[in-house]
Amino acid sequence: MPIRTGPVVVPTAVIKRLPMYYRYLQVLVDQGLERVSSRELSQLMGITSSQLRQDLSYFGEFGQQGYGYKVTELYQAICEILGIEKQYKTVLVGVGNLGRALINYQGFSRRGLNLKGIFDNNPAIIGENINDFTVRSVEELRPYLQKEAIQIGVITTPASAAQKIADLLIAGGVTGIWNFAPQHINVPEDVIVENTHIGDGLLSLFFKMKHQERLELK
Amino acid sequence: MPIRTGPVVVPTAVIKRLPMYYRYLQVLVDQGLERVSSRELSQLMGITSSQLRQDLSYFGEFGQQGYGYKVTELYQAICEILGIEKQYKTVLVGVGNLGRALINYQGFSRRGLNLKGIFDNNPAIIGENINDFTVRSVEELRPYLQKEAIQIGVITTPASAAQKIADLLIAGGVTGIWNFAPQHINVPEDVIVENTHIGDGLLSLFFKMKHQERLELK
DNA sequence: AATAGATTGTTAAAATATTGACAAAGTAAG
DNA sequence: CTTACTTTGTCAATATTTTAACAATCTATT
Ligand SMILES: NC(=O)c1ccc[n+]([C@@H]2O[C@H](COP(=O)([O-])OP(=O)(O)OC[C@H]3O[C@@H](n4cnc5c(N)ncnc54)[C@H](O)[C@@H]3O)[C@@H](O)[C@H]2O)c1
Ligand SMILES: NC(=O)c1ccc[n+]([C@@H]2O[C@H](COP(=O)([O-])OP(=O)(O)OC[C@H]3O[C@@H](n4cnc5c(N)ncnc54)[C@H](O)[C@@H]3O)[C@@H](O)[C@H]2O)c1
Repeated sequence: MPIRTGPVVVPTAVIKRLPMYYRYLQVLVDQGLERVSSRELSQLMGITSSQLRQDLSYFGEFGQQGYGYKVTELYQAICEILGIEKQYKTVLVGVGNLGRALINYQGFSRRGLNLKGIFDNNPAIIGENINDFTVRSVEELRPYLQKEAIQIGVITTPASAAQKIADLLIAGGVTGIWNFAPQHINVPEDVIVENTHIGDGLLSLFFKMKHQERLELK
Repeated sequence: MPIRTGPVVVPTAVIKRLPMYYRYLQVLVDQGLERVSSRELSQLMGITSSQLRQDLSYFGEFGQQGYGYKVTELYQAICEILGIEKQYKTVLVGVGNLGRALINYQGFSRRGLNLKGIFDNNPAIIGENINDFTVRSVEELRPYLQKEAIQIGVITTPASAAQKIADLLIAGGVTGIWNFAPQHINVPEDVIVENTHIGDGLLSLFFKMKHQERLELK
């Protein structure tokens, strides 16, 4: 499912690499590096310089022949492409182990996540304070979403509750869902679901370790 | 980097889908479903039945013409392929927000993760008990790894400590690292690193929301 | 201002991945 | 036991992704 941005159709494979570009460029920005060539950056990232240049070319021309890329310019371009400057208003539902980790993580506000409220259905934790947020009851979720014009909902409830919460979020006007529950969520066409399956990484590691001795370049 | 399992070379794209097969089959097993066809399962998963059959064919023949697949058999086959039965001995380093979420998560022991010990360098939390584990000092890490013959290390420290911890793990004989820090880790050839960048999912969501109206099938 | 060297953006060739089609081989039911 | 139906595993066609190559164009230095 490639995406048309402006006049150009961008392949899915390219889109999947954008967050990686963001991560590596952020490091270079923090280091205060002024310029970088496609060869240097691609070596850091473990990809070919050809792929890096090809990927960027879908979005515009960001470099200069004979010079390379200005790090801050390229970083800002990637931020712009990703939509980081949009500051989407967000709620999180399910203040358990994972929910708390996300709420306390500073990296997300840097990425432009504007967390406005956190919700749970467990009376024992409603009212609790976590990193300046007070846990609200899911009963209040629906009206809260509309009052605050929330755009993104993060689901960190057990899988059994995920669809119900998604329905609530959508009814409240949310158009993007970041789902951590290992549960497929059905949504209308105009709502976007991004699933993050943390456990998948572990299984990939298992597989590679089991077949390690047989690892082979084709 | 395709992988040879037995006599056959398995494409990377197939390997990346294996954890998804695991997840969906686990649901069917839990539901007590006896049989499933490639058409049914692929529809659940949002892929083509052709791809499902093609993927499985790299590992053997698991179905029967005219019948489909026996759910438990296929599930066990996927578990076997992934190496879930291996029960790799594991430590976790960095008992912060994310570390605690992982330690408390039940899904990982089901996947065959055999967590043996958890470590941190913050005196304030060394000695604390979390889900039957006592937080140990990183000072004890190196000898512990060898004594217990640990195979996998999970890194949930800040990025700044990740390489140092990885070096320690490798020196102690670990051959698999599951890294959550947004930091590239250099390792010798025989050590496998699996990076899980939780934040990437958020950026993908941002991108898709920003370009939503332009979403387009090629 | 001229020249040597560097590096981009783009093209097209090569490599991978996905899909549709179908023979082979089973099931299920009379 | 036969027939109609289902569904697999595989093949090959199609589509997508990656890579190598290079003209164009900039930098840096004399
Ligand atoms: N913790 C991890 O490391 C981890 C890893 C991979 C996947 N996950 C997935 O993330 C999700 C959360 O995991 P967790 O470990 O934080 O679980 P958890 O049990 O610690 O937290 C779940 C929270 O959701 C709340 N909740 C339950 N039903 C609700 C409802 N209907 N409305 C609002 N809140 C509700 C609970 O009260 C609890 O606070 C699960 O789906 C889990 O499978 C977690
Ligand atoms: N929390 C999240 O939701 C989240 C999301 C994406 C990525 N991450 C990444 O995961 C990692 C952990 O995040 P967190 O939110 O749990 O951070 P955290 O600060 O809550 O926890 C880090 C823990 O590591 C310990 N530590 C620091 N240096 C150490 C060392 N040298 N040896 C042993 N322990 C050490 C600290 O004492 C602390 O307990 C970070 O790299 C972060 O970027 C976290």
